[in-house]
Amino acid sequence: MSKPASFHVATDIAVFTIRADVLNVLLIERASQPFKGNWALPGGFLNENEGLDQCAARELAEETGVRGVYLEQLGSFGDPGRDPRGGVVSVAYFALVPADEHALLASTDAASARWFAFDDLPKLAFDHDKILQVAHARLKAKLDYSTIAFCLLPAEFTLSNLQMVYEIIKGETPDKRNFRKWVLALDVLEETGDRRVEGAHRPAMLYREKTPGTIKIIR
Amino acid sequence: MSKPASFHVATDIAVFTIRADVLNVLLIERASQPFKGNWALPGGFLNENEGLDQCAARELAEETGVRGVYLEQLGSFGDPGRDPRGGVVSVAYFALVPADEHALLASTDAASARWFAFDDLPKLAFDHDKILQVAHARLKAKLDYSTIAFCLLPAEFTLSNLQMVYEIIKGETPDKRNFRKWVLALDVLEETGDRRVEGAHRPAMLYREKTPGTIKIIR
DNA sequence: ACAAAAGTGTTTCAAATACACCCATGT
DNA sequence: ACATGGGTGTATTTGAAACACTTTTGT
Repeated sequence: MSKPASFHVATDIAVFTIRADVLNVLLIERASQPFKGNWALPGGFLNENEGLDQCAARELAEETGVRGVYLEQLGSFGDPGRDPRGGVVSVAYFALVPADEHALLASTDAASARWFAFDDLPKLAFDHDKILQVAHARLKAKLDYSTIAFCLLPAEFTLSNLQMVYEIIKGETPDKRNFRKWVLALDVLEETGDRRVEGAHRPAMLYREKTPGTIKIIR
Repeated sequence: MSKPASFHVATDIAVFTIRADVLNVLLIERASQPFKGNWALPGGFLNENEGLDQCAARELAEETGVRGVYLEQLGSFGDPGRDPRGGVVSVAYFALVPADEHALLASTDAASARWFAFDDLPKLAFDHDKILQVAHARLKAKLDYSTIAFCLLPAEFTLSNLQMVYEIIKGETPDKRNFRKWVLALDVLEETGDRRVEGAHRPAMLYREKTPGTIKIIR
């Protein structure tokens, strides 16, 4: 048994949000080789004395200015050849950014971080298209058995806002009354007491999470 | 931005089976430092030009003689300090071994690989106790929404055998009639036509999977 | 008055649960 | 004959799904 091989360990983050009624993904333009000039998931190398979650959060903040969002480990990708330099294992994460906090992108390091519509993506570096597919599948599945959808909304939102999230991600339109019954039965929302006036129609009641930031697993 | 740190990447595998009506985990006694003499999950370092899944399968075969079993990536563990040598990231897997194939253990490299009852484990090396907890949680959860339970049984089994798997892992006793109704409604089993004679009572019908080794996701 | 989204209940159907006795075998 | 685990059906409850009209606002 010989001395074990050395690797660089990277984290790559699939960051989702909803913009203009469409699911969006945050990509950065690579500033150096390999894949210089290509679009890629934000991410970077793990430092000595740093945990994986910590690395993902740090890289996300450095490269895109996004902080304090929902971040969850997705899985690891280590096929030989996934990085032309060789010897790079990536621990993928996925992150959800509320639909309003796009100001975050102002404080960006990597000059060119941009949102892309999920179904109109450019060609991606490395195996990042594969990572994104896995992330998307996880997001879709998790809508059904958890309350992560709230992570895609601002602190206060209407039930229509919430239903829109489900429609956009799952691509189907649930019945309005059944949807509302279902959500309220989860017993995780409370009325703020305010309403949102927005256009030539009846104002909508605003809701917030009873315990913000708590992801509840359903079933 | 400095040159990225180098790591060793390991895979560690939580191998479950059922023995003597109890959930068991396969551990090996470490032959070298660190944690020499302690019990640990089987596993080892990723080689250059090797995929993660491949590494897990290889290490499992080398250290325990177990091959061709269900193997699934669990998640990665990279807290600084999880290995006293530092700089080791572990990609954890979990594996399910059918309740009969214990002969496999004959062909073992690491002289001392042993099954332990899951609720009577020795002190483990590294963060392997944490990995095992995650693996156990996954196993329990996955019983409910997939057909992995079959991976813990030989090719032919009785419905009582199958129910036992659920009882042992979930720690609760489903109603016999409802359980059988539920399983058969999944439409993944077929009768072999044979019966198993075993003791002073009515022989049980034997079943097999219609498409062996296919894990079906339920919901 | 009209357009546009918000809000609201009841009925129907399917799936999960609770529940108790007879059957085939070995000793 | 009896002890042991194998095998079976129905009634009840619960949760999911289908379905259409009234309300509040701005223009």
